[in-house]
Amino acid sequence: MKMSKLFVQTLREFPSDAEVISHKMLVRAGYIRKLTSGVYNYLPLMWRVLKKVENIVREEMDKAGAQELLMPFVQPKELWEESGRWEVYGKELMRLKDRHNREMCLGPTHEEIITSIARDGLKSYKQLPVNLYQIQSKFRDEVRPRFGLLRGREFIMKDAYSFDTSEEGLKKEYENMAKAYSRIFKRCGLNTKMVQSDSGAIGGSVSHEFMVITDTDAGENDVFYCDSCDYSANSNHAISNLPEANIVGKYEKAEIIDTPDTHSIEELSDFLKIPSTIIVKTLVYIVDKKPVLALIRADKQVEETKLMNAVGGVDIRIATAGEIEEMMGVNGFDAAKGFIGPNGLKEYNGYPVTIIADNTVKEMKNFVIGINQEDKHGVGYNWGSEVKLPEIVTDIRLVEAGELCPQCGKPLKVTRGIEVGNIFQLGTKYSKPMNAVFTDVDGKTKPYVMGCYGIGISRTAAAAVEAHYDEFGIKWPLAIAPYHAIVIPVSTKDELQMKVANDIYETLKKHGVEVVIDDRDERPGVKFKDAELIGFSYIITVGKSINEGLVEFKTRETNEKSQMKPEDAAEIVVTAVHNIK
RNA sequence: CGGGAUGUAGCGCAGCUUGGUAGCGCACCUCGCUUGGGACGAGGGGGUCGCACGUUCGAAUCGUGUCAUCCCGACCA
Repeated sequence: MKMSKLFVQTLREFPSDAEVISHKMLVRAGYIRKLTSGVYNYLPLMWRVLKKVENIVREEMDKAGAQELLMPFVQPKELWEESGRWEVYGKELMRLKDRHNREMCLGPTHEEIITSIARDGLKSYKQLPVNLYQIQSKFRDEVRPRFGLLRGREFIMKDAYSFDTSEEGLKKEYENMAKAYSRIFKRCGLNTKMVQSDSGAIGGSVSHEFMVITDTDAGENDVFYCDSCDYSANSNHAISNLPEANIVGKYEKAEIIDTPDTHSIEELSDFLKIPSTIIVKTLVYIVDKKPVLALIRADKQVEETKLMNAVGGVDIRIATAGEIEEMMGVNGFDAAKGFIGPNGLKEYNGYPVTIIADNTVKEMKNFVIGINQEDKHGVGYNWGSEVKLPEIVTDIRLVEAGELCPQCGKPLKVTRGIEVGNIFQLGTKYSKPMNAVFTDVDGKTKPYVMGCYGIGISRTAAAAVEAHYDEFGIKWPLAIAPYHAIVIPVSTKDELQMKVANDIYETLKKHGVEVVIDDRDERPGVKFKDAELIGFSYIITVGKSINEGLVEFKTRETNEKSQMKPEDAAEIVVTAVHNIK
């Protein structure tokens, strides 16, 4: 490809609306342009990268025994009603109506469609197991798209779905996919960590996420991990053991005391001169419109996903001050935030109040707790006497770095991660309600045991930029670079330079190298800047030293430069390209 | 959805306070000059100033409304 004809417009400056590295770089280097919020044009350079990522995914999926197909982007409401998700999925599901007023949606994921395909085609255990996948644009009407390709509304995803006759079969396929994923991300030049995670709206029991750990701020997930063993988990799923703490209060008898203006835990513990580990904190949440009280040891935070799962909801938020006031009124109290407690709160918004206690409060004794009276707290309280231990006591606690690994007891560490893939064991979550069954050996019909496996293709490409860049631009891993190399004649007017540059260009092309020659009548600085910004893996410069028979060879990954003969430079590139796998 | 901000040429911005019919840098086109790190000179093209209504002789500028975009929080590949 001639640079003069390559469709690319590099910018002198970073776009003002971009925040993270990959977004800044991809726009400035001419890979993407935003069309509207969360929706991007993939320009020719970007499309080349995406196709390479896709092909790696495709090769590894095929090698792992999966079969590719393609499902529609527009889906009918009826299937989503069968699975029960038309109601549950929420506003991210982009709903629309056709000319006959029939309700449709843009596919955010394809469990419903694939399940309907399977139940039509997979009737016998003899046909199982099967793993089907597709690579396609998805649309999720995110509340707040951001970070360029890392969180768009429209994005490219590989989604795979497996169908097995048994849990054992599913587990085997799950392992198989986990291995394929590791190979895929490795080939894309990414270091990933496979971490335990919550299964969220997709559902199912066991799930893991593949996180890219970078030193940029682009990661949106906190990953807790242990250096001493293999434990790692997303913060929404991580568990830990707590170091010893003082959980027995100094109070000898239960009483109500004045605690004026102690609206926060800090103020309360300062006022009473006690550690926050003997205070039970009560937080008010609204889960799917229903009131939920969360009780937790006051030095710890609630993990909202865990709390939501404990209640069995799909949407959670902390209650507003107004809602809290209303709830107090309904139940005959008049206390504000800071003085709330579980005693006496019965109902709100037409629903009974659900109370969930975190494991941390169970062993606490003679503790301090809100009693729904302004400027007062109960002290020396105990479960079973002054206050009832809630029926549900479970883990709703957000892990913090330094707490102890649940597997080996060493302190946990935390890091930010970009989620590029995930795998779920769905079980019969979709096959059962959608009546997707096969006939087993014993002649009985049974629902498929399903798994699903996603990879964000466009996100993976963006994550690769987050992991490979420097002050000059992108440093693509060779396997996903839009072009492997660029040949730069310093002066297009110099006949010898042009001839040698062209020779190298032709040689590389002949050997299957994807190469660009910068034939533009630009000053050298412009060509170097562009080459580095765009991120060609190898940069071969033909300049004055060609009079001594030498060219300059630069490896973008390391920025190492050296002088060598043209044929040697070509040789290095050809060998490197042939060694991609 | 809660909080904050911004909409002026493809990109980055000024002008708005104090209303007078739009400007700078980059990019683009032509000519010259230049060719190892985003040169220089001369000339040129491109914007109904997000949109609507209002105030005014006159609105990018003032007012009201509206739409869009971005940032911080809660959700996800």
